[in-house]
Amino acid sequence: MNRHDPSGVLKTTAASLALVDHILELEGATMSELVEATGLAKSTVHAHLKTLAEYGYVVNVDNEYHLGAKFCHLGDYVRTRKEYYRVAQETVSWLDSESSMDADFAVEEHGRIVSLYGDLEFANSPRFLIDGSPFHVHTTCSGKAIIAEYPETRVREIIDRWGLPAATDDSITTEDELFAELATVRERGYAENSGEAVEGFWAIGKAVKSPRGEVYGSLNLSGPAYVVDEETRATQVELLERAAERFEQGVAELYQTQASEPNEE
Amino acid sequence: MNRHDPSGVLKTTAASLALVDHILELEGATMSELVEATGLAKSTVHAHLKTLAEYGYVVNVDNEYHLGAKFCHLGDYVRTRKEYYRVAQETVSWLDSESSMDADFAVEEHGRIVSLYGDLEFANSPRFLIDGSPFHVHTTCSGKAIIAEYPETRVREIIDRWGLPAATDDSITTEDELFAELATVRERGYAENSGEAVEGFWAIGKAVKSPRGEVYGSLNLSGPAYVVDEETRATQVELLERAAERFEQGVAELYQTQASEPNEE
DNA sequence: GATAAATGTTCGACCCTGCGGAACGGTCAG
DNA sequence: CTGACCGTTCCGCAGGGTCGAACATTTATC
Repeated sequence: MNRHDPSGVLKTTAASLALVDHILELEGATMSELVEATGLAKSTVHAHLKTLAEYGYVVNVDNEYHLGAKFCHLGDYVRTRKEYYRVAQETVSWLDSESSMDADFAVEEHGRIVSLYGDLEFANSPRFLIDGSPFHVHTTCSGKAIIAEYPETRVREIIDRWGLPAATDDSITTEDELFAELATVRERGYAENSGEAVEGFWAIGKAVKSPRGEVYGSLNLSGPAYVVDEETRATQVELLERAAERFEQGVAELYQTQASEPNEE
Repeated sequence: MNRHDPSGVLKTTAASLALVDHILELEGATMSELVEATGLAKSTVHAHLKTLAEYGYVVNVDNEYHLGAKFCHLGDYVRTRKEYYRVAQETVSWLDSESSMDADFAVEEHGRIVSLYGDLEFANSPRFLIDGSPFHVHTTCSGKAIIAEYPETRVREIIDRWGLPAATDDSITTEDELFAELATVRERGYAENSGEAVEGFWAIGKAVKSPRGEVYGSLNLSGPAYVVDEETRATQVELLERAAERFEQGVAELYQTQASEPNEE
């Protein structure tokens, strides 16, 4: 699970949250499984579970602990928090219907890439949710599209924080490669991945920005590489660029009618 | 926030989770706001936030803390965990398209009612997510539909745990009223609410069960009372009952093709 | 440019509280 | 009846969470 620097984190809370990860990983776990997985005493696990249950994060059904529906509600809240997320959702479904590939909108958070909309089945598998190695900025095309717009200092901060672990054999693993790639992305206007995040997958991503240059996130198209030949790739790129325009115009209209600038509220 | 019995809960974890609630309630909070809201020392809040951030539960953008996208992912996972949830989702969208009202699927969890699908805008407001008073079993028609199928002892356990607080002036507030209502629900085959959960809202709910009698949850229709006259109410009830049949048949087919009984995995 | 207010971060000491181990009650299977 | 397992409670110990203060940074206001 790869925490980089445990200094200053509260061990009790960390233990509780680790328990959540374990339940996720085991896809529902019994108490003795959790005792074994964590190495803690039964009474300790019990106390953590009781606390998590009290807040609705964990439920116990038939002697098995599962994640609670609170995550659904909070997830829905997060997804609808910013108004431009709605524009993103509309753009994604448009893109999804127009394209033969899978559409997606992703943002950078804490130096990692998270997908907000999109029906990537594999993305729901517990392994990816916990480990999340395919969601580094340097392996995903969304990530490359986004950080290509960032100042170099911020990119370096992210690299320092998370490193450059490889997700596949084709992943970028050195700073030089990465900065060269980012220059290409800026020049070309979109980012491209050939199996760098997921073996055999081809993907393109384009950052969308506010008029002031703030990066909202990245619109993406992805799919198995063998289904897209050279010709269709060109049309997919075109589609992606039209989607980006749609999004930015949609956001512009949103904030124009409100006569206010986008803020973080 | 109404925790009933703080015995045995870990105060450190509880403080962290309470911080999440506060961020939710304030719709994004700055550090000093959180210090004021919790009454803790700044360094303590800082430690909690750092821990939560380490696990992706909160993010800091422009000196404001927000809930992280981890909730989206975990929420998606919870929503797709059980296979019959997919059937529920399909049934809800069918119901939504057929009906003029809002469709919804809810389950009982830990003695409270949680809505898994459905586009109730107000349900995403922070106030409801935290307080959740409209989501008690005795005020929602989903809740009444579900616990009407439970043995009396389990109903009493839930009442002991959460009490019978009123959500509106029309809410049920005594055990006698509740058990009389549940008898009516059983007899009639569905539950009905007239402003008991939300002022001015009319809603109906019907529990769906496995062949063995296990309650999966409740399908519901709801909407402003003034748009539904006596006649349309009858047609809505009919729609709801057809939806329940669709669901139960869909689940039956699901487990038949798998030649296995529904289990909790 | 200076001042003030805000955040992010660190440090040390007190003592609260989380932890482990054991023990008990309840349930289910053989 | 006997195990096996889960949930729960109790208690003593020491690990670590909490507070308060101090400092570095940034943003804002004059």
